[in-house]
Amino acid sequence: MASSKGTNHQVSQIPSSQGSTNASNVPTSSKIRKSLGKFKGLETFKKIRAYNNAKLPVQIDMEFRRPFGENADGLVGEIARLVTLCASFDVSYWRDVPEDRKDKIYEKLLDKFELKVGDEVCNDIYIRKIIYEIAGRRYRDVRCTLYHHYQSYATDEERLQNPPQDINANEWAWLAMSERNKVNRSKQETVKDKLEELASQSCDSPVASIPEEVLSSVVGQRFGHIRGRGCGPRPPSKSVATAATITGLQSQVKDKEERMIQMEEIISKQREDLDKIQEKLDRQHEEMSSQLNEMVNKKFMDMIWDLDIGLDVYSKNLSYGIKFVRITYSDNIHYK
DNA sequence: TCGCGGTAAGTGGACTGAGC
DNA sequence: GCTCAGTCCACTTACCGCGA
Repeated sequence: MASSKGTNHQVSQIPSSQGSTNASNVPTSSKIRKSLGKFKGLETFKKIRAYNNAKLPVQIDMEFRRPFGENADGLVGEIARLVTLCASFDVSYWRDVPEDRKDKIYEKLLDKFELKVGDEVCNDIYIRKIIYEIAGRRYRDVRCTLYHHYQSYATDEERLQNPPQDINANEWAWLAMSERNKVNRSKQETVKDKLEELASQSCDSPVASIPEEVLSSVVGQRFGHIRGRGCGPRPPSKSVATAATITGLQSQVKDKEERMIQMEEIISKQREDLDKIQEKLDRQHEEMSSQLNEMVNKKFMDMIWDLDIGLDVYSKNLSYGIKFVRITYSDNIHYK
């Protein structure tokens, strides 16, 4: 980082509304809004006056392609001021700024500075190129500042109602539209990246395997037109679309039929298996019932057998008792 | 087609002066 | 002393033309 960083701020700016380098237009302290950047050119102007309105000499280093020495900061500051004042901002890049605007900046610069390489005053295409490089960097900075200004408002309406002070409304409107388009473009790039990512995964993923499905999964579906136009699939011509539609539908019908046949075969086989299982279950049930009956019968017979023995004993006891009662009874009668 | 060099754009950070 | 806006620069990245 250069040790002289920031020293260029001593080169102040004449307010853009005045925009002239004439001495009568130098702002007085009472009229000036005290704000950084608003005095650009003032110090340079004072220096020029101190030189009896002569041009300020500036050394140019051809190797490092930059000014150096006493008035280098003044030169760079003046370039920045002229870029803000003269360069059009209704284009995206410095290279697109009209040549006449660039020439104007260069000529105004030569009104105040004497560009020297060594001891010789130089005004050739190489010097001009170096000046344009510096101007191009300042152009980017200005655009960067304008972009920050753009970001400070949420809606286009607010942005258009609050243009920066040093830029006219038309250029600001163009910039606002440009930035909006850039955002939209970046969204398209995002969709493109997602499409490529999903397309690369489509072999493994059963969800989205054809481009239309991939696109729909990324940008969503919308009737009437294809979303993501520019990066995504483009609508085919009418005849091609009709033929493609018929072919596609026929293919889909054929595919459905094949899948239905396969499903029916699977269902039929499953029914056969089910019948076999049912038959087996019936046989097992029959066998178990038979075994159960046999066991029940056997148990029943055992119980009957036990019951016969008991009845026999009971009947023997019963007849014995009756005999006893008769004897007793006859005895009692007898005794009576 | 690939690598190289030049050029320009984008970005982040350092620095400064003015205002509070 | 702190914050903010303006300015400048270094670095990275992207693009383009050219030659092998």
